[in-house]
Amino acid sequence: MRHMTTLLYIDAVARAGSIRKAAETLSITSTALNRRLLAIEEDLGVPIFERLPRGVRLNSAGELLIHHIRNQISDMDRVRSQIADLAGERRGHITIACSQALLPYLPRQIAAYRREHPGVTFAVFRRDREAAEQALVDHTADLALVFEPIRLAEFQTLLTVRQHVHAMFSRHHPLAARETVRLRECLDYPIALPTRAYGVRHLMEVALADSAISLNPVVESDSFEFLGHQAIAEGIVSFQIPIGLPPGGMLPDMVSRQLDPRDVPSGLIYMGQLRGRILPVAAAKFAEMVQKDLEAQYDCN
Amino acid sequence: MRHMTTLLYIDAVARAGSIRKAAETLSITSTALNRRLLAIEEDLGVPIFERLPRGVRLNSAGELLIHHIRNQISDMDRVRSQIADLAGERRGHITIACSQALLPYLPRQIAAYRREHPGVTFAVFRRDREAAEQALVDHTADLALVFEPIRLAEFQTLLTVRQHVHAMFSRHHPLAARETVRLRECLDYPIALPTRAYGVRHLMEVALADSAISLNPVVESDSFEFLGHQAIAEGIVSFQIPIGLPPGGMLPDMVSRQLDPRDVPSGLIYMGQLRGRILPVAAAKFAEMVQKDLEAQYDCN
DNA sequence: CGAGCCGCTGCAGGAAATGCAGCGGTCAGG
DNA sequence: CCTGACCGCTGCATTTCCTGCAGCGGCTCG
Repeated sequence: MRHMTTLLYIDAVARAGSIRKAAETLSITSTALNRRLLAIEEDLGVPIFERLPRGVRLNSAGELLIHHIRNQISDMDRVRSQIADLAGERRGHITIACSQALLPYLPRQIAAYRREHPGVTFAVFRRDREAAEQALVDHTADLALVFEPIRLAEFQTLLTVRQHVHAMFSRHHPLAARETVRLRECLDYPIALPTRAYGVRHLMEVALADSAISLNPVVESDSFEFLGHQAIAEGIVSFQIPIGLPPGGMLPDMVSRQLDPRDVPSGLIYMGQLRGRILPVAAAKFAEMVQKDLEAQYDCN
Repeated sequence: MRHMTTLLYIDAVARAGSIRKAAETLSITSTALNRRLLAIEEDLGVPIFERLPRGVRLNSAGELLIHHIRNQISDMDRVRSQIADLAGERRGHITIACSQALLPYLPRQIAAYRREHPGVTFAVFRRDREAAEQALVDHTADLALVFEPIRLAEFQTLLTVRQHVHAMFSRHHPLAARETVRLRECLDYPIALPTRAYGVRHLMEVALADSAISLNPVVESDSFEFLGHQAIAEGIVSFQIPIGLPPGGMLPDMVSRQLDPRDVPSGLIYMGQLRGRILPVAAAKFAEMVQKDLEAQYDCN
């Protein structure tokens, strides 16, 4: 797309924060890039970037413009994918920002989709619940899948999935004999918890906010994979939501039991997109497929 | 704006229906234009125009693309006007499609607006109620002001103004003594009517649809100005809505009296824009001003 | 059946974008 | 205090791309 190189250049500079850095990622000289910026600013009659000693930063006019540019870029992508669709071939690229808990789930869906549309490529980025929404806003993601998102201003919900917190431990653990477990029972044992940035921890903290009980994890981590291994290795208890537990179990010997809903309320996974945006065909179809799958497996609305 | 010349070229070709014609209006050679089209089609991997013996026409991929292009063009205009606004100077160009009846009203508003923002220019096109909506769709108008529009699919209403039909005649006419007049009384005299394309005529036809009375104008015209002159010159009766009657009266010696609402229902003037579009700052502010003015003078909602 | 359009192409001249080398400025760390 | 690193920006030579001219073949209409 020759006619939008300038737009892509501006976007790159805005992201890189410096002309020379952006030029490097774009495989051109800083001269050329600099000249294009000056040309645009002359066209507009107004500077777009403020020059700092260590680079450049968008000024308010630039903020206005970059919004337009990013919209235009992704809108053009959409049109291209619609046109490709018209020609019979489904092509495209889908970028997804998702909570860590969703990482075990997505690959199966992507594989299923790519079996039918091998021309479609994917990029999946692990983003916490705040960063995921930001990724939608700055167009680094088409779709977001987030557990217990923080604010939903620019977030247009496509689907929500209710998830109860589960305790996970070795199948030799005393609690493994139970169908469901009470939170109190878990706290009789050493526990491993995700950090406060995660929805699971957040739900548990909220549940105990008014009580005298406090969570004293012996191990804390930002990785559920690590927590799972830790739970098995040390024979302690950790927590996760069902979608984060692959069908065969995350690890051999691991079992999970639902926490009694009286103790810890259930949370919601949100699938969503940038408010007001029209998704490319491929992304929309993929979202549709994920939605059907989730609705078949879980409690959705 | 160097980076969108190609887009403007494609738009011009789509409108002109032929490369050579478009090239002429763009003051370039058909060669250059042709090459741009071929380049775009190669980029896209798909033709966007089908070649006919007498020119070119958009194919379905082209229809998809031209929508995107026209959105981008006007969106860019909006961004430019926002940036200009940021710099303190309100600049821009506003195009308005309006019913004939509004033509006497608009100049005062435009004059008032231009007193405060001399940098803003206007283009006003007289369009019947069907063509006005079309003008919004193909981006030849930012705003439309229509009396009794036909369909409102792509039309996003900003304001409606209720208008009663008035009879207009010389102040020497016998009916001039009355406060309001009945339609029946008017029909005792020779009448001059607008053609069926106009809302005033439409309302009157509908009002009489179930009755035995029929409208038999001695003069019919598509010009309210002409009808006014005719009414005075021949001493007969014609019809118009209040907004079409300038404060001092359209002509010396002309008076108007409201038709009894029992006889002819009132109609609505719609001010609107293309659904979903974000107007340039200038157009939005102008619409706001018109809205305030109309709300102060008439019955709006 | 020829006149008039049409879209398209080879070729040459010209305009615009690019890259190289280098300038002046700011900042961090020794 | 100074030195090296990084920044944006500019003069100049080169290359790349775009444009315009002339002309081709195809089609329609009178």
